[in-house]
Amino acid sequence: MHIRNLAAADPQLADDHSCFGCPVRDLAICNSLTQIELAVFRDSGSKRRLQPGEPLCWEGDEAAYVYTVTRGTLRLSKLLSDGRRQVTGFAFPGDFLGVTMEDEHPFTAEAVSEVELCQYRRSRFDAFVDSHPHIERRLYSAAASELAAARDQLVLLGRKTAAERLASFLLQMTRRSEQSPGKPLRATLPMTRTDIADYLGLRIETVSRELGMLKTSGLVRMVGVHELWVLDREGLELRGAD
Amino acid sequence: MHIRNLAAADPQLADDHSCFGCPVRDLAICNSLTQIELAVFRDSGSKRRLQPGEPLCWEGDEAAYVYTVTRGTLRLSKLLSDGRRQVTGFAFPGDFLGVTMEDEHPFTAEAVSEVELCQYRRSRFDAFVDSHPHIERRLYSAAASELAAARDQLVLLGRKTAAERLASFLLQMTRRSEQSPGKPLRATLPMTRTDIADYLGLRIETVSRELGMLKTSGLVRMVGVHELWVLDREGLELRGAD
DNA sequence: CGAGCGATTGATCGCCATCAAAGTGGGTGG
DNA sequence: CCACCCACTTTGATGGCGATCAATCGCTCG
Repeated sequence: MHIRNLAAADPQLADDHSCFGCPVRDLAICNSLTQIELAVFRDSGSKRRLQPGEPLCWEGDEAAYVYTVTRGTLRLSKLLSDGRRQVTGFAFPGDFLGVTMEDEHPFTAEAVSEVELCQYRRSRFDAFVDSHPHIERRLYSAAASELAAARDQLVLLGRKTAAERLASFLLQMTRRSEQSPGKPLRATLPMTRTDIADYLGLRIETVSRELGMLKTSGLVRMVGVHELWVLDREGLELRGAD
Repeated sequence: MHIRNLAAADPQLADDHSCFGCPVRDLAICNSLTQIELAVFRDSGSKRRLQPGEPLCWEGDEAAYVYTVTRGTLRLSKLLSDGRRQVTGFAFPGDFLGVTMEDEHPFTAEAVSEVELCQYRRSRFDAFVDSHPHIERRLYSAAASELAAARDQLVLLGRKTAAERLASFLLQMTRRSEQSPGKPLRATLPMTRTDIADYLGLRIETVSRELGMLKTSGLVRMVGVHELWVLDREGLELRGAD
């Protein structure tokens, strides 16, 4: 077999990219870099694209890379030995994947929609962090906010009813969905009902049923399967407990 | 009222302390400090003691201090508006309390047993971290391991049965309990059944019943209410799923 | 038009919560 | 020292929420 241009041969390796005009320029870890630092940083990474359903990494595999999501949604999940699945979170544009001190990925990450990421070798990333201490602060901040989200999810899974879980989830999703001023609050749900169920510790039938309840109560309205309008925000917040 | 010696008047403020001979010297955040740094750090903190049941801080209150646990066990919990409680974790000697970027405590912390902590004003602690960047790394590491633990708990709460939750919990507690070589694996359970139930997303009756099952199966044996011997570790691990 | 997958809706089951009562053990005061 | 109390734990009986099993719907794609 001939040795050929790797970037052309491997669809995972897209062409080099510029950070200027990056859609998550203000959100991501890299926003704490100066222009000069950014140029160095950029050159150590590459772009990567995933199709819906395509895995980025598997729980337990060696964590050779860290990533910043620039487009699309990923599903982060852990499995029990018998196949039961818990979705521990979703990753959206601007999110950093790589908060761990272990050598192994703490979860499986799979594309829910079409996804684009910036990818950096972990070894190089660590070296870069070592020489730019203020990035460490940014990483710590990312870890702390992931931790806060995880604790809220502990309360949801440990103590909320199915109806409360769904209401909380939908409100959470409105915060990560684009809104148009003057229009009703929206939530984009790129994931399947199975993903939602595995995130909320429920079965898909329950998710479907509770969603039905919210619809007949006039609190929300589905526009297709993946877009939802919140017609009564207060009512939904009331059902979310907290 | 007379102004008197504050340290004597306020039982929370114990006398100044030395870090040498500290029981968690090797575990805690401070273990990444040189002797000189440590001397500076120590002088900015004070010791604090809590009686069983006594609160250290309340969820939502201003987080004016950070702490390192030197003795005893704390219960970390969050409440829903109607009083349902989720214990998000326990803190043991060596653990650091203060991983957050918010101004408010992310949970209520209460002493389970008699507790001793080292206490630092958050403002001073932050300043110290600023001038000692390698501490930031240590903090990040603490956040990452808390995050990993929280994700495991998400799987437990979202997907495990009552029996599996209890088995996982007991095995987890053996890791934080002192062991004597040659003797059976032990777990010290300083917290009440209510605390365990609120940690595992169950009710106390269920905890008690499942514990009964493990006893009659010959997997464990209770020695008093707060100490447990693991008679069949493999059997217990089997019941913990994962 | 038919295959196939995801979502919805309906019927029944089972795990764990709830309600109830008895047991245990540590601390206090007589 | 013992009787009593109170909080915590254990054990028993019943019920409900969400899981499971099953059938249908609806959309996309070949």
